Amino acid sequence: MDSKYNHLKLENQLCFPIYLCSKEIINLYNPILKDINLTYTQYIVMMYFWEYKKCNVKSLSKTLLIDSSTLTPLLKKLENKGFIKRERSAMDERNLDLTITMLGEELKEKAIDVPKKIENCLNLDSSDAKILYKLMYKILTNIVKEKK
Amino acid sequence: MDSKYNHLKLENQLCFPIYLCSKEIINLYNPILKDINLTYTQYIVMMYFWEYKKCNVKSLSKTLLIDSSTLTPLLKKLENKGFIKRERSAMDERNLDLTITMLGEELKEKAIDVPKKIENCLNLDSSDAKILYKLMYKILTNIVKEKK
DNA sequence: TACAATCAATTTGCATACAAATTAAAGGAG
DNA sequence: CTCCTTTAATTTGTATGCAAATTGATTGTA
Repeated sequence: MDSKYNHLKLENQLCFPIYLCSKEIINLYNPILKDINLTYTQYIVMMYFWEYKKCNVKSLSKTLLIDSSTLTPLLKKLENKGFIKRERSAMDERNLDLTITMLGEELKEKAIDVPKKIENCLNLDSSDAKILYKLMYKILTNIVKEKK
Repeated sequence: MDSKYNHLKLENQLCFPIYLCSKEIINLYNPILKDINLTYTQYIVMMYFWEYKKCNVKSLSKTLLIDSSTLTPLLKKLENKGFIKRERSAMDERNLDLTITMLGEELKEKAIDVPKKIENCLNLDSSDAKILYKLMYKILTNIVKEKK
């Protein structure tokens, strides 16, 4: 049966399974990350610091596409856990200098098995993974372009 | 440069862009849905009601993969807006019978252009969309299987 | 140099999202 | 019939996530 409401059927939604996948994947991560005292979003932020060592709220927000009003409390939590340092920039006191600490660096070692554990749960072969990776960035590029 | 930390680099993450896509897509939906007084999650739930008319919290939670403790307050909001009715089942008072109202049915008409608007923003050709759809359900199937 | 405009970060308010505990009802073994 | 277990929904507590307003610092301009 074809009706004008077909586009509103759950089984015809593309975004719904993307939304579900995202949630379910985060639900896979969280118990694993709990062992190293991180949530999923905190893990993403720490991956940034493991790679680049330092930044400020503005640039972090731009790179990770996480709103600064989400980052502010999250960064305070990471500071409380001792993984990063937060201090006002001397150059421009509007900016907040963020730096990884020794403890934060050490955490990287504990996180080393996380990606493999998740990979096992997703159970995608490498060709599917590659296709999916490209499609996700294609969508992201389209959306971010629209925003401007 | 190949190191044991390569798997922890942001650019090598597959789940991160999925998480970003999900968020950015919801950010596309919300301003559009605001016109018909819904949030994205409420829209998903209403799509269920538009198709199936009635259910209870348990079955809704199982079908949509949304936790019942998320649904309880959300369903109360939909009831306050007049889109659904909530009442204890006479057969088994543990269950809550959920039914769509006339106003809820009428909302379907107002939602009819939503899918097209989103489609335009995603800007995926139909072959990419089909591939992505299948990949999402493949992952979901894998994850849900693991949970048992 | 005053001062309006801009900017970075934060705060506020609201809506998920989920684990864990709780409540109330139904089911089942003795 | 009684008590123990299970079940459905709710509540509680914590963590995002984002729009909108606010704060404090800097910049541009008359």
